[in-house]
Amino acid sequence: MRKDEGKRRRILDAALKVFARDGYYNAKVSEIAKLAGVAHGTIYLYFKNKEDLLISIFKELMGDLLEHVKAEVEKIDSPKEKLRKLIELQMELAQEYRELSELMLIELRQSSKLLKSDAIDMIEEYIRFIEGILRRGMERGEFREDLDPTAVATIIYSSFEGMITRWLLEGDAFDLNRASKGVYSCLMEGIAAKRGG
Amino acid sequence: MRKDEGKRRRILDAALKVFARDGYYNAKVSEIAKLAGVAHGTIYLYFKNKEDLLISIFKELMGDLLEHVKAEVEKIDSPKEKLRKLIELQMELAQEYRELSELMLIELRQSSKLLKSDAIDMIEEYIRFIEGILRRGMERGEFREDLDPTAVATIIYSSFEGMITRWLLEGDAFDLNRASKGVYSCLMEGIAAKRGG
DNA sequence: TATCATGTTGACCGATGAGTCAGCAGTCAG
DNA sequence: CTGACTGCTGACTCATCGGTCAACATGATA
Repeated sequence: MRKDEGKRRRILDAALKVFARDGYYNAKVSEIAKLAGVAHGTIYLYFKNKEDLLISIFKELMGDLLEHVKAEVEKIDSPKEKLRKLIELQMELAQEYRELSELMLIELRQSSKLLKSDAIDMIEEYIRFIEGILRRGMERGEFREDLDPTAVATIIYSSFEGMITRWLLEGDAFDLNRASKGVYSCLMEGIAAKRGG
Repeated sequence: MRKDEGKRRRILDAALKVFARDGYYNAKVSEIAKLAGVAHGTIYLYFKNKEDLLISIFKELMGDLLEHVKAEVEKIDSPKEKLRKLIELQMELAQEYRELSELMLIELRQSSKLLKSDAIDMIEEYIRFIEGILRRGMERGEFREDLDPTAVATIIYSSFEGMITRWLLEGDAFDLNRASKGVYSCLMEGIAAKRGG
């Protein structure tokens, strides 16, 4: 059915670049076409419309990334180390796939209800994954046993979102790698002075 | 110079509602006019254009809110308690001024460079305020003295952003008040099991 | 060379909505 | 009552851009 998989992919890549650069609403289909090296009518042979481009980017590229994170983290045994790896990897990937991060955290936010709900499903899956790490850590005595794992997992996810968004908007003024280290230490030990210390 | 301060305010309130409901790009000036009970031409007597509405909402309403938070928190002496109050108040205000939160965290993100830089200035002011609390707490021995206050302040702010965004997008599935308690406890004590039982 | 199939092109169409402006309505002074 | 002034109105203009489609290019087959 697909006419030319390479061309399709070139269009998708161009769309990602233009959406990230100009924002979804300011992005012009003709601009995407120009960048992909096709006439703008061609885009409509591969995608239903402008929104379909956004949906396709999200579904095809984002899903892979989440699977990758899960697989990498699952290689590690200790829940504490899993969490350290998760934070580190997440910040690395955000920087490596900056345009994708931008799409997910900025452009997807005021998209249609339908697409938003797909995005929310994926986020919930991510949060449940973090929750699983926390539960195993509680069982194994690595984490406090009075934690609320769902709440803490959501907090961890939210702080990822918040930090990456800061970095996207502020640019080099915000050092994602430094923040990543801080998060792990805060998360594990807290910021309060030790009473016995 | 101002023709009718009440009418101006009504337009601004209507704009906030419509921007929050439909998103900036899908919002129609005529819809704002209808809600404010004026002809849409009238809006252009009070504001330069559509973007000026967004800028005015941000500058006039958001600034007040930040001042309010600062003032409330400064009433408290202990840095630890200041932080608790800050978290609590921030989550309360996000819920009370939901539309304003939506504007700040969702709509303002893909606005023009100029407006974004105003928003970033305000965020930096907020982060410096949190940083001040942390520094005093370190001096007074309430917080660990090996903290990186700038990094931790940014992390705290980022997690606010992340959590409120979650709440805005997921609706009642996410309980902001519950999260708020979890944040304080995690932040203070961390999630790691205490070595001494 | 004729014919068909497939894929591509870009001029064109139509809808949309931001922003304008000529004229209207209300008010007040003389 | 008249005229001047101020603020308001909404029909209109016009640029923009997503999406369509008739025409064209290419290549395979007979």
